[in-house]
Amino acid sequence: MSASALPYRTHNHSACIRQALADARTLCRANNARLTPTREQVLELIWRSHKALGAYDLLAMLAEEGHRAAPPTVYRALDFLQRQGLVHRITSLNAFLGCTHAGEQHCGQFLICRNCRNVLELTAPEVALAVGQASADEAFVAEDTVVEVIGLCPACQLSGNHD
Amino acid sequence: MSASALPYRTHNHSACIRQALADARTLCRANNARLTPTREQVLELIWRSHKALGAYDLLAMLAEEGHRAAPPTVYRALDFLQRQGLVHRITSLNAFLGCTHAGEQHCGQFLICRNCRNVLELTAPEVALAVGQASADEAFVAEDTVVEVIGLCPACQLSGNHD
DNA sequence: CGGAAAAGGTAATATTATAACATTCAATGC
DNA sequence: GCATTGAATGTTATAATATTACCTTTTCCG
Repeated sequence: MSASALPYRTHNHSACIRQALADARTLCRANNARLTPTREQVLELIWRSHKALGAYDLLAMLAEEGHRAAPPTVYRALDFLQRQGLVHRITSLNAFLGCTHAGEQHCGQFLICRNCRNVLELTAPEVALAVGQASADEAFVAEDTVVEVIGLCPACQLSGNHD
Repeated sequence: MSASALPYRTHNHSACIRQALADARTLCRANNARLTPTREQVLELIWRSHKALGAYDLLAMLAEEGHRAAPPTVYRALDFLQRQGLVHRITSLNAFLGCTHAGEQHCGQFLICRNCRNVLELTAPEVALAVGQASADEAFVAEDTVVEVIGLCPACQLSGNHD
């Protein structure tokens, strides 16, 4: 069996979705936050894949499900989900991704495949440490850190249909 | 004398600008790239400060100088300057910054002050290494890395007019 | 129940970026 | 010199992303 991270290999993805939604419900209950139908629906759509989706992609998916929403609806749901730590914004893509470490205190790093668009979230302590140290060396107080790596995932290195 | 990096303390900024333009001319000549008046003007505007400027900010500054340009003019100049390694795009701000390491092969990290908006570019090898290692651990081939830290610069930690 | 706060609906618009096509400029060979 | 050609720029329109403002509905809680 391959040691690849989930997004990079075929797997029972409906389990990912179920797990993510279950975690979200638990987390929101614990935080007294309301995971309303709209918010849950947006989260479910985000979890349909391991790719980052744009707000307007989500809007279109909502429309397909019969939920005719306007942009603020989606952005508000995304704001909520981000505040709860259930979703990350991938700034270099203007897109959103389900968080794989919901509830844990973390500041993720993202490996973005430019071919298949799948995104893997890491929480490598060495990276956080190195960034923290470099900031401290400049007497800079870091509050939030964006680390996004663009490249090719293991699967796409082999498959060859890219460059 | 403070050991702070340039953007964080008062300094003879016109020297920064002169240096940046001189470097740009040298670099473009070496690369057989044409630093046209428009491109040079955009670069000069970017170097008016150590803050990252949006494309439409630059457009407005061009207009003030009597150069009535449309968006593509600015974006094309910025594309050129980025290709020459003279300008960086700060993805979390949708804005552009003069490169302080023009000509050197590098992948910068950026410390963005959320109060004064000044941006310091670092090229900390430990950060690059840590990110490279974390990527390699996932068999991911990194091609480009975005590292942007939002926080408070040394000056703004003291001045108190923020939060 | 009733008031307050939170969430969602709706319309308009702001901000950032690009597409498509016409025109001008500048380097090169003849 | 001058025609050719590719690069650069101008121009118009529009795409893609995100927010503001205001109003209605729902939920919470006393």
